[in-house]
Amino acid sequence: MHVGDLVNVIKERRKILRISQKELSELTDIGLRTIKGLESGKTNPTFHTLVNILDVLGMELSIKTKK
Amino acid sequence: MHVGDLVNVIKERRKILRISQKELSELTDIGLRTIKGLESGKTNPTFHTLVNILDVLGMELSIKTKK
DNA sequence: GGAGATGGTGCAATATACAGCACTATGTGG
DNA sequence: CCACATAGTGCTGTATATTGCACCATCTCC
Repeated sequence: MHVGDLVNVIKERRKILRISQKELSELTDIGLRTIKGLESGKTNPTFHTLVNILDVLGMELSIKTKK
Repeated sequence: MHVGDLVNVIKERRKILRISQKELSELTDIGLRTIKGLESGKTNPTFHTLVNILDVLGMELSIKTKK
């Protein structure tokens, strides 16, 4: 799981749900500038930010042992 | 997935592999103070830090849609 | 008891995520 | 063409993650 994968998942999921970056910002209470930076791959989000966004998008993180 | 869950997974996995915080710090090239802070739940790690640690512990992140 | 390993915390410096504001570029619908 | 929505970027200030250093507490082993 790299940053690029993360960005792709979030952007695609947001498109499926037909939510704009601005709406996601309002729903998560995360600044629009932060959403923009994250989705354009310019920043390295914190765990909290990530979990918050995924939660609003109806997704969640999980950890598994590598095979 | 909350920070507490994350901490528990990492600490338990580290115990299973019999790796100390100091060794994990060296293997990941992440400062020992950062490992300590993370495992004691005092900080909100970045995505990079998280992925790096999980990787060394033979684990990985995944994202799934909530049911 | 003393020595070493381990994990947790305080302090301070540096790097960077977060956030708002403004602007540009692109696409869409009138 | 024009107005609007959307996504991306530069600049800036603030908050905080990262880091090293030092110290304390606990545990284990000699």
